[in-house]
Formats: sequence, structure tokens, C-alpha cells
Amino acid sequence: MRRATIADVAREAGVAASTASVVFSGKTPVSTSTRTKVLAAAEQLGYTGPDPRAASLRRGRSGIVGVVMGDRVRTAFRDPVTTVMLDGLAEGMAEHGAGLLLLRDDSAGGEPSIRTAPADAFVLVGCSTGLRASVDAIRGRDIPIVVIEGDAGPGIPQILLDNRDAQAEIARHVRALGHRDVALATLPVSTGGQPGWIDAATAVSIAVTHDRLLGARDVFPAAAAYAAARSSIDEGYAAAVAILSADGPRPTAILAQSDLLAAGVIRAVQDAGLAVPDDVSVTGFDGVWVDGVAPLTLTTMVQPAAAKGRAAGAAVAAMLAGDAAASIRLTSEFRSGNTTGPMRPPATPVASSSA
Amino acid sequence: MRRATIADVAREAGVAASTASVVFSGKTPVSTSTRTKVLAAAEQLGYTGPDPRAASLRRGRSGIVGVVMGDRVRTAFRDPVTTVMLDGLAEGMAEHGAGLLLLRDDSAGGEPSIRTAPADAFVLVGCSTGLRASVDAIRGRDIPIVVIEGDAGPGIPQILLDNRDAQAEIARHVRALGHRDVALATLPVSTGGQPGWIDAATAVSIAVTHDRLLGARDVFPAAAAYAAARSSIDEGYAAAVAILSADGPRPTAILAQSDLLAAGVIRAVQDAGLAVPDDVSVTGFDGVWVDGVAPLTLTTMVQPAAAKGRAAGAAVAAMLAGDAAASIRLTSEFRSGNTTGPMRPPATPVASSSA
DNA sequence: TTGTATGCGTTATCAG
DNA sequence: CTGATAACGCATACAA
Repeated sequence: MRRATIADVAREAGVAASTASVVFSGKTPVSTSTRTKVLAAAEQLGYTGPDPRAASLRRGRSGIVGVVMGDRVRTAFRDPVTTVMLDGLAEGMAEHGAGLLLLRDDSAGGEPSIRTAPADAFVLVGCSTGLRASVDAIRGRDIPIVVIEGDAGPGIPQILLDNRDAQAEIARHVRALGHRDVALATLPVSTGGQPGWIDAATAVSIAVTHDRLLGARDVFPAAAAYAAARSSIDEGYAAAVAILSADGPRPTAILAQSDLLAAGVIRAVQDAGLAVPDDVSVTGFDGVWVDGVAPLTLTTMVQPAAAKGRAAGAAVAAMLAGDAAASIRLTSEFRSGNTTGPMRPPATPVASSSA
Repeated sequence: MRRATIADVAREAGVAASTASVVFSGKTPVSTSTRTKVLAAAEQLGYTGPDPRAASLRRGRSGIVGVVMGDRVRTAFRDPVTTVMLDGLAEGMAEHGAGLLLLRDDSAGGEPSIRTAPADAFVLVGCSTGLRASVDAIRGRDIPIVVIEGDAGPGIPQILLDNRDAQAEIARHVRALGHRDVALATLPVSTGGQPGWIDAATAVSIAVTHDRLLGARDVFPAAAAYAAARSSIDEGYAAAVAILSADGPRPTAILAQSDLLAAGVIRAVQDAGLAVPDDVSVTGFDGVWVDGVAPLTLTTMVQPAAAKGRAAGAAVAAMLAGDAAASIRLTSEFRSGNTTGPMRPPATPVASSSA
């Protein structure tokens, strides 16, 4: 026995299906007697309202905004920057009243992706170059797309952060302190990427990583860079271990591309018997609070994470309303802490063993 | 000019619509020549694949799991317990490959709610009694529902925490330390609830709040309870201010229903010129790390937040596969910190001014 | 392997 | 205010 449909309800109530429909949608005046009849019939048949799938096909709207987060859905919640941004996005979408559908990029077999999700619009977060293919694929439809910190191609509004400038600013701070031997601990270079040194042959497909790398290199063109597998304290630790055990002179400063990475870097430096900032200065990026740094205060760039989300929400709402949305560029702010200090040459060179 | 549909593609390619459909779904073998023709036609017409809305109507599945979070979507990300739980849920759903649709309960005018969202299943988080109506409404359809820490009625599997027992356990710890004048700082009593004292007339419609309240009263039947507007440090502060300025003897211990609340309580106690735990012992609940407590370590109950999410994901997957899912009860673990200590009678009674 | 026919459950539209 | 009609765009059973 099938579920009751609106047609069943209409038949039971002795009215047309279209009439029963408006009783539920309320889009047209209905006489009290008809409404009562329809509601009674629905009650009796156990009909609890229109099927959302059919309704969204007919209306062309699902009330869903897809949020595509690289391969990070499972770990996104561990990243404070992402959660704050999502919070802002939810706030920005509240007016339009759309729900957020969390999607991941890889779409490897998994059901929902940017190509298959019934969303009215998409917000891409830190979109990798790999996403470009999917974006092109759905560009045929007229679905609004907004990108947060990434480039999804011409005509797609972007919510940008001044990643390059901001990273350059904090790098200049470090240089002004006298540091010359500087290493970089970067975010992942690609979706699901492996940790490792970044060389000329490394393809950096994640925009944030790319831009912050450029900013650091604007100031320290020769700085060696080690990419973490993701933004976490543990990965920051691992990156710093690699950096400190590399050949050549030990760096006197390490610039991390996120506060989480920086927290790990600090621990690794300390575990190596070195002091922060006396032996090694460390900087972060994001301006979130990270456990395990105390009693130090991280020198970092504070980014407007919630504002990013709100701006994206506003842009989506505008496009859904038929208006054009322009790209927006938000800026970060330098925050001085006590994890950076004047350069002091290494007392003892660290000999690396090529065991 | 309309968007191209699969019918247009089929016509252009000179094949039947069903054949073109199969080319995209891959559910049936297709000759290379037809596939090429269809793909070429699609390319030319700018057809980028089946419309997800139509596909989900036809197949009866949308690949979406709705997560209903009280009225908390906008603030859910600020609550560490919730984000950890969502992380576990995303992990639990990964196998099934469904996307998570974040929904809020209030459904006041806003488009997507449990009644209107095209989801294959729903996970209710901390569901208030108000949600029961919506649950009953969609029970008519055969959509799987799982409830995390709440009761959505008979036949709906629950992922339960031992809230009452756990709260009683930590309360006994406090009583064993000699405390008799104890006050409670509770989570909200209802969705969008106002802060204030809980008396016999107060309807506590949120299950978590209710159960933890019962647990505390099992040990301290007469303890006064002040409900916060939400789980946050600021609200915990406000609750403690209210508690400390109330008539009667100052409590020597305050039991908070969350670690965030406890952090605020501690600050308020200290701002009142009192010491934790010497003058006032404070306990939390959740076992998450909270900023601002250091150098103290909270005495609290550690709940398996991620496990809750994973269990819910597994239950949903099972029900979607047609199997029955049973309710699961997870347990919390006592963690001793240094925010509780032996009772010491108040040195100076706090006189309340009824100005 | 391909084509034919038939709904999936709704809701705009427009005439009465 | 109500009813008939016509899509919305697709995927499956079955026959050829």
C-alpha cells in the first residue's frame, strides 16, 4: 500500500488536486469549508504534507545551499577558522532561510557532490583547482556560485582574503627583527596532499596555500617550505621536525600558514631543546585561539573569518534574488605576540645526519 | 530559451531519452558509438548531467541526511561538543556517502525544516519537546529518524547519554567533599529560552537539561537552579552572578551543566572576590577543553561526543539499508580536576540587598 | 543493446 | 474561490 499523495487526499475530500495543493501551500485563498474537508481527508489518510522532492522539482527550488569544503568535511569541524566561517555563513543565509548542505569535493563514489546535490546555490570553500572541472560542469545551469578564498573562474564572485599581502606583512615584521634564515610551514598543497618539501616542481593547487606562500616569498624569496598534510597541531609539529632536521643552517624563524600549525611548530622547537622566541621565532596565521601555546601569545595575522561567511551568505542571497554579486576582498590585521623576537645567531650549528 | 534536458540531448543525438539517460547513469551497458553520439550532443547543447531534483523525485532518494539542531544552527559551531559530535556524524555517514543538511528547529517562516527538507533521513540533536509535533508529522512517510539525546517518541532509536547518572555521580563527588549548600547552573530549559531561575512551574522541554537536572537533584534535592540562555562562557558568568547575589546563604559549590558554563561560573566567582575551589567549588560537564580556565583544571564528566555522532551515523545507515536500529546508551566518565575541594563554610555571609 | 511507455508527486496557469 | 490541464526532468520495466 502506497503512501497517500495529494491526489488521494483530493479524491477523498471530493475536490481537485490543485485545490488540495493550495490548502497546504496557502498561496491562494480557500474557503473554510473546503479547507476543513481537505484537512480531514489528509488526517484520515495520514498525509502529512507535500513530498519535498516533488515540490522542489516543480518549483525549481530546494531551499538548500551547498557548501563544498575540499576533502575536509570530516575534519572541517576541527579547524576553528572553518567553524567560525560556517557560523558566519549560517548567519548570512538566515534571512533567505536556506539550509546548509555540507559537501566534500572529492566526490569519489560518494553520493552527493556539487554535480548531484539538489542545491539552489553553492559556496565553495578553499576551492582547489580540481574543483574547477565540477564548477565548469554545473555552470551550464544557472546556479549561483560563490567562492571563498579561491578562484573558480571568470564570472564567479569571490570572497577574498588578502592572503599574500597579509603573509608578506608578518614576514616583514620578522625580517625587521633581523631574521634572514627563515623556513615556512605551509598548509596542504593539494586536496588530500601528502606532507613534504615544496620545490619548484610542486604543484600548489590550493589557493590559500599558494597565496600565502607567495606573500612569504615576497619577503624571503629563498625560504624553504615544508607542506603539512592538513592544518593541525600535530602536522605543524611534524613539519617543524622536518625543518629543524634539514641540512644547512638552522632557521632562526619559522612562518606557519595557520595558528594550528604554529602551535605544533612551537612545541617541536621546544622539544628540540630550543626556546621560542629566543632561538626560533614563530608566527601563525588566522588569529584563532589555540590550546597549548600558553603562556606564549602567538604573533599572527587575524583574519575576519566570520565576516567571510557572512559576505558569502549575502552574495548568495543577492544572486538568488536575481541581482549580480561582486567580489569582496577582506583584510587581515597584524597582531603582535611574544613568539617573535630579535634574531640571535644559532649558538651551535645543527649538524644533520644523512643516516 | 530553456535549459537543455535529457530529452533534448536524446533528440539531438538521434536516440531515445531512456538511452541517453543510461549513458549518464551507467546502469546499463551502452555501445561506444551511442555513448559518443550522446556525449557529443550533450556537449553541444551544454547539458551537464541530470537535474538532481528530478532525479531524486524519480529515484525516491536525495542523498541527504538532515541534521536538526534545535534553534542552534547559527551558534552550534560555537559549541565544541556539537562540533565534535558533527564530526563523528560526518564520519559515520561517510560510508553511506550522504551529505549533511544543517537544519534548525524553529522553522519560523524559514524555508527548510524537518517537514520540507528533501532528506532521506533525519538526525535530531538535543531535540526539544516542541519538535515532537514535526516528528509526528513526518512519521507518516517512512523516513528514518534517529535522536541524539532526546525522546522523539516510541519506535525512534535514540543515542543516549547517561546524563542523569553522570550528573549524579559528579554531584556525589561534591557532596563527599562536604558541600551541602549547592546551586546549579543549567543549560537552557527550552528552545530560545530566557535565562532565569527554575522553579516548580518551569517547563523544562530540553531533554539534556531535564536529565542533568534530575541527576543533580538526586543528590541535592533542594538545590536552586538557574537556567542559562545557552551554553556559553558569558551565560555561565551571568548565571553565577545571579546565583551569588541571591538571597540566603552563599552556595559553597556550583554545578554547571556544561564546561562552557562552568568556565563562566569560575570567572564570576573570582570576579566576586572569591576563590575556586577554596570558597566555591565548581564542576562542569562534557570534558571539552575550554579557554579561560587555566591554570585550573575543571572537574567534569567527560562524554563521548564523537562516539555519539558515529553511533547516529551507523544507525541511520542501518535504517536506510532496511535494517532496524536499536537505541544506544553511551556513558560518561568522571574526570577529577582542581576546581573542587573540601567544603569550607563561608567566612562572611553574603547579605542580599532587596533594593 | 536500444526504444516505448509510464509514472514519480507536485504546482503554475488560466478559464470558469 | 475552484477545477481541468499541463508540465517539472528523469529513470525504470519491459518489449523488441
